Amino acid sequence: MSTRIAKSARTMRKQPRQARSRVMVEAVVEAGARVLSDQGWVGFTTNRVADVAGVAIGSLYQYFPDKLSLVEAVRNRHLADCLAVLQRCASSRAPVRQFVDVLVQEMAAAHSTHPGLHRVLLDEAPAKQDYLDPGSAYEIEYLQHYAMAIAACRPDWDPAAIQNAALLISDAVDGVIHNAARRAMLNDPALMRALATMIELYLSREG
Amino acid sequence: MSTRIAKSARTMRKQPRQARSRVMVEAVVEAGARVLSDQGWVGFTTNRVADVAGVAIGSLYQYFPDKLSLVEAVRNRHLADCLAVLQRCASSRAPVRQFVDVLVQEMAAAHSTHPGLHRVLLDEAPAKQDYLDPGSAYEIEYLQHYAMAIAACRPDWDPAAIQNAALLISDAVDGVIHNAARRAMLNDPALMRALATMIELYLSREG
Amino acid sequence: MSTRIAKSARTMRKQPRQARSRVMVEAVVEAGARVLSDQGWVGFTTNRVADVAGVAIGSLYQYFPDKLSLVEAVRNRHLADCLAVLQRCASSRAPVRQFVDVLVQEMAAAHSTHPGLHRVLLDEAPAKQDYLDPGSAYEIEYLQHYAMAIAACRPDWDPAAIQNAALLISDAVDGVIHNAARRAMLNDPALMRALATMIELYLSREG
Amino acid sequence: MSTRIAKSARTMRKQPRQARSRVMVEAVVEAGARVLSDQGWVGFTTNRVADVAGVAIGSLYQYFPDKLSLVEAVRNRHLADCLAVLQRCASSRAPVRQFVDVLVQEMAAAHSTHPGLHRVLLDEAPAKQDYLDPGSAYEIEYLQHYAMAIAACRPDWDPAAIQNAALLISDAVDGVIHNAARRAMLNDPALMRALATMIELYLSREG
DNA sequence: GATGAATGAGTATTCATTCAT
DNA sequence: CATGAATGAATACTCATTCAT
Repeated sequence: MSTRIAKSARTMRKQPRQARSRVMVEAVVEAGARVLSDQGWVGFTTNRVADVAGVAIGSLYQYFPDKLSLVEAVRNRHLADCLAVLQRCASSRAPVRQFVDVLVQEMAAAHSTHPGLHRVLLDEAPAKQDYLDPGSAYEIEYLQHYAMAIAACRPDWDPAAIQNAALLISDAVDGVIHNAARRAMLNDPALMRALATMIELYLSREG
Repeated sequence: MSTRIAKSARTMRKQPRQARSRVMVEAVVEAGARVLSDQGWVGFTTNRVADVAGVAIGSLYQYFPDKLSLVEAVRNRHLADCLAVLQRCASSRAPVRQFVDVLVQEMAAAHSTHPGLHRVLLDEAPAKQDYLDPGSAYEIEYLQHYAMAIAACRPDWDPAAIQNAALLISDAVDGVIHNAARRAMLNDPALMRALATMIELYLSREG
Repeated sequence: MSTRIAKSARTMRKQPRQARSRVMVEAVVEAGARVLSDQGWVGFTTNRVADVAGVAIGSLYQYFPDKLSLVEAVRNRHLADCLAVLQRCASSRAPVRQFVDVLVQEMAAAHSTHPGLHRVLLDEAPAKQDYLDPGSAYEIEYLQHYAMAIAACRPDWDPAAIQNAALLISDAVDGVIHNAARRAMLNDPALMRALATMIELYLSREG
Repeated sequence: MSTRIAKSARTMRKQPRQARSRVMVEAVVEAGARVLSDQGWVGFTTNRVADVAGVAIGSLYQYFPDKLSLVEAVRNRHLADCLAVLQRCASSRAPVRQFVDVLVQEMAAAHSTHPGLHRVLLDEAPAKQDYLDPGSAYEIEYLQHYAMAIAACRPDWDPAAIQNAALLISDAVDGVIHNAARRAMLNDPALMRALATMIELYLSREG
């Protein structure tokens, strides 16, 4: 909660008070996600986002001090979605097979509204000081949740192995899902099945 | 061959005949790869590439009609490198374990001179009409080679399974390697080992 | 008087009738003076003035039809202050030396609350049609008072000489004082003394 | 000489090599001076300057990295003009009367091509870190030359008195001349005469 | 052929002003 | 009446591309 507010403080010029403005901010963030996903970072111009959101450019800048804080808002929203998926997986205390099935299916779902978004956020969207820093807040939190989810179904592994697996699996899932998104194959059951199998095999192996 | 020529026709304004010109074109493509890898698509300006290559901007445009055809040239060169790796793997007629080890290791190596290049080419470099096209010449050829390499070590699988595995493995390897590049972890033996293990498990499974 | 009303008509959207309104208008004008003095014409934005005054931007526009009429109001207030100084000097029927001492000292004082204001009003605040007009109401009144003050201590000079001296002295005083303000030297006694001496010498000379 | 180059290095993106470009840079600086003088800092937009200079906006930015360095160039040119006047006055080893006559006349002349320029440069043009700093390079050099010129005709004064007089006279002359420029009275002989007289009286006085 | 000066459409951002609440 | 959200024209600056030398 307090985190939420702190983040907003750095991100937003002012809090939208009236209902009208809250709707507007929501529309802008949604438009931002769509544009980012569809056109990539190059096509992500503030004027285009405002256009797509159906608001004037000035209105956008009344809530977001600059382009980057708009991206930050989109990022935060997307991060929340992903973490929710991971939390559902982790809490299910299910055997590996079931855990992986849920993971793959829900991740695919979470990426199907804005297929390119995750990738753009990770790869293209700049880059402040921490481009080479594996510890950007975004990634740290993401990986932590992955680790927790893995720990839930392999409580016998030691922490290093879990960290390693978190890295491996999150990147593999990301790679497959984002390329599937690029190829409009997110709904291909064979591919998703294969992905689940691969991960399951890895998580089920004898250390 | 014929493909090569056809591409060139679309790509290059004129064939460099003299040695001097060939050297210049080579320098420009190399500079393009470096800039693309180091600065991403946003930093990839024709003037900067010309600067890095040490040629005049006018000279660049003598051989490349526009920015996109320069990218195409870089892409083709990188593609050739990757295909070479796959060919070496495929021809080795080795058991799965060895095949996978070579694949991971050489892929990591192929990405370490220009760590960001592959990703930028695939994700950022525009997109035009074929963004959702799973059949861009680039990818088709890439996947075909993957499929051939897999077929070499699992001759018992049927073509559909092989296609599927090609997709899965190429995307997973890409995902892990490009994120490793982003995190400067291409040399982390544990991660590379884990990647190899995961793929090996998948390719070794009973269909 | 009639001048006053005519100006107001051009300047204010409506007369503030209630006490609350008059307070608000006063606050806005004061804030305008401060912002103008501190940030110059470039920093003089209506939203900032409203902020500093602690009123809503909409309220500001209830009394001032546009930015320029707000400036006009600030100008009028500052003019009144300056004229008061001159009137005190003129009425003192003192010998030259004393007249000049009072003039320099009080002018310096009048400029020390908002050191940059006078300059900004004269030089930066726009300009429109009367930029080259030596007869803007503001200046005419200013110079008239200067002339009257000079006439009071040199009744022997003819009107042309007095007009000339008014121009010379007002501009010289302005120049020295506003540059002193810029250099935070308004309190430098040596400089103020020198200024007084120079003017005294001029006013004491044999025509 | 080396100063010239050092300044240019901080100011200009690249040195104009070909004749064509030297002409262009010259035109831009001249246009900058005109716009600054005529429209003040608010009207000084890079696009307008480019327009007035008759060049494309992009061309302007090929030589000046930003707006401020263009101002710097204009400033340097104007400074050189003023210093030239002062140097002529200082070297003339003439009695006070003649020195002052030359000073006033030449200063008026130097300000008549771009009447508002000097004021805008001093008062409006920003202001980097040194707005309240009486020691901006520009002003220091300006005042030094004034002091030297005064020292030439009053070798009997002590340094402090000369510094003081330099401040007083430069500001008074500036004030009168820039207001005269504003009123299109730079050619009024009575006013210029009066200014000369006032300064002469001050410089001729018994310390 | 090679060069690099010139071009201008396009991008992020501000700010005077209006008007629905 | 007071409020402050919304507007969009205007501004500084970039970069792909051309063409005179």
